[in-house]
Amino acid sequence: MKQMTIGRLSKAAGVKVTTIRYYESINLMGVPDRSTSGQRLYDDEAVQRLSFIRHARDLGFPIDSIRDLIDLQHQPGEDCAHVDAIARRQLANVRLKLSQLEALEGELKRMISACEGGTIASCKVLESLSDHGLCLDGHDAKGLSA
Amino acid sequence: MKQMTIGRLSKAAGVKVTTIRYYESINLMGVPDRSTSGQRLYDDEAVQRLSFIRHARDLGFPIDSIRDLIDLQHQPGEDCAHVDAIARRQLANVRLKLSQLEALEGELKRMISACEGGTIASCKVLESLSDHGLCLDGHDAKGLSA
DNA sequence: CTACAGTCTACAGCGACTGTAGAGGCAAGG
DNA sequence: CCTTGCCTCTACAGTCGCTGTAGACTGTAG
Repeated sequence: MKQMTIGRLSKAAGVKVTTIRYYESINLMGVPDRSTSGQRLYDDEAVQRLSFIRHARDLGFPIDSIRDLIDLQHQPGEDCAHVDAIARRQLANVRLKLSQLEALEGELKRMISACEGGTIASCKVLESLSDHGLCLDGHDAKGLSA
Repeated sequence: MKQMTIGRLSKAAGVKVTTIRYYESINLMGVPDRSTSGQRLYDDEAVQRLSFIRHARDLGFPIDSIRDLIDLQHQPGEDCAHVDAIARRQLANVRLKLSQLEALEGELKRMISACEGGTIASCKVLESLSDHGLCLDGHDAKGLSA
């Protein structure tokens, strides 16, 4: 299979059609060939590249880091220290979020287990939320909302 | 101190001025009084409410849930089951994210420790990212990027 | 030939803010 | 009184990584 449409690429790499077009619009995926009627045509290299992107996204790498990683891939003679640094930075980010989430989990658990039913007026959960300064002093939970 | 400007409220509750105005724009904070020159004036109740919001945000509650919690606060006679449900849902969200992040951490750690330096061409990190299907099959890491 | 799935562009929306621009307000020091 | 310098105002664009929508066109199977 030499050339494929965006739908086939989408299935091959496990990335939605709209997302592929989005990646093209931000220059993360290159500009593909077009059929005479204007449809995008991709080759196997595009599958490779898109799979790489998808895997990196699954691991939480931001788009900019992925761009860097792809650039680096095309300089095979270079030292891989830079790649390593990007991965380590990502690991550090993940660990930071982990520790923040663990703190949140602890507090939520504590809050919920304090609640013994009853009315709003006596609700320990709302009490905990109203009492400021109980926990997590100083740091916040940016990007952790759900 | 009966009335305070937005800057003082900001310090009192630990929420940025711009964020307070944003909360007002989405009707999370009520419409405050204004001085003759048009500056917002808040009272201690606003400090309470904003602190509550901040604490809930720190715990990752989405704005809509916080809105619900505030509504419930004003019905002290009701059963607190609803409050409990909101908190439990948030705890479930946090736990889901935790487990996803733990998986990410594991894979990143594995990737990085496989790297023994050298050139890009032999970089295990890039290899791991190129080999698809190694891990995390089927689920993705939405909202976990950093 | 007809139906239907796939593809196209362009733009708005999500969540929870943050940043910017340009204007006006207020209190303290000289 | 005037300046200095911070505070506040509004309105809107930008962040991140997409997702959803509208409306038109294309390709294919029956």
